[in-house]
Amino acid sequence: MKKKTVFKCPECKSQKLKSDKKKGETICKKCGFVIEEELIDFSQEWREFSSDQGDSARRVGSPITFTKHDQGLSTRVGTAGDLSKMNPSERRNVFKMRKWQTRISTPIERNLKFALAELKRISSFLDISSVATEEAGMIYRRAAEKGLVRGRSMESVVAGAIYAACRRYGIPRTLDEISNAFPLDKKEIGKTYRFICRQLGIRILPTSPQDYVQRFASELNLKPETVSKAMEIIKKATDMEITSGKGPTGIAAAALYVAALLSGEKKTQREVADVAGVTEVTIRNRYKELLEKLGLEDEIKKARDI
DNA sequence: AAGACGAAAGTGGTTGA
DNA sequence: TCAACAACTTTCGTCTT
Repeated sequence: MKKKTVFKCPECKSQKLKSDKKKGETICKKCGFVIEEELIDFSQEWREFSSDQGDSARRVGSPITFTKHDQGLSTRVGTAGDLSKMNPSERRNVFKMRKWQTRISTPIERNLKFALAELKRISSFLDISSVATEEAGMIYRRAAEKGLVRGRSMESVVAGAIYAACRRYGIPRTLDEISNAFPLDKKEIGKTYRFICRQLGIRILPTSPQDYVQRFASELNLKPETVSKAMEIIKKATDMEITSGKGPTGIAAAALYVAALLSGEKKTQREVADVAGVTEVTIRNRYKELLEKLGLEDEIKKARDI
């Protein structure tokens, strides 16, 4: 899945761009806006089909990355060159190293190649930043090395790794959204996610509702004031410890709903529920709690009268 | 007629014995 | 390993605007 990219400045829409290969930047000639584009194409040229072809297809050096099966470093113990100048014991060492190298690069690595390609595809589909993708790649690698992929589908582990990476970086992606990108259901992903987290000892911080507010709000076309209002509500609610144990998306949704009411930007529970991926009932429950515990009833009434 | 509200029953996951 | 439990969902009927 390769997106066709039309290079255009997001600031001034000018198509006159200047790319600086050394710096790895693309700059708009008109307004100077720095457009980050993938100037280095990781996907094609560095691919190896067999160890023989590898040497001819490979170029010098792509940056180190966990999203390639060999982390982007394709160093080989060489065959040509100064071997004859070595003394026998050195030479034996070189042979030993070569042997090990081919051994290492067969079983797990092959799986990694496919998995990481898949991972990148999904990441770009979900608009996940490259740091998080790297993280996901690393998680997958560790999982694969521990043999955790055995017995479950590769996709589910990839999905789990992505989800875990997102959680770690506080990038709000719900399980729903990730499962949409895969031919897998939510349950499956959740299960493998928990499994690999436990096995790898990854500390999972519960996501905070704030992480979701921004994104839900933009899907609902809410004003910035409403968003900050929602943030405020969540903060108060968190301080009063009425949010613990509750699903963060539900809280985010309810806070947005309340904030929308207060600022006269009325949204229906249905609308909010849909973008947040929860039901109206959940919103109602959280909403009720928020009103009670934060004493917002009066404010709501006031807003209604206007 | 649409949206808000609430009750009741069901689901999947966590926890503690 | 199993049962109790909390959060959340689904469904459906009623009230409000």
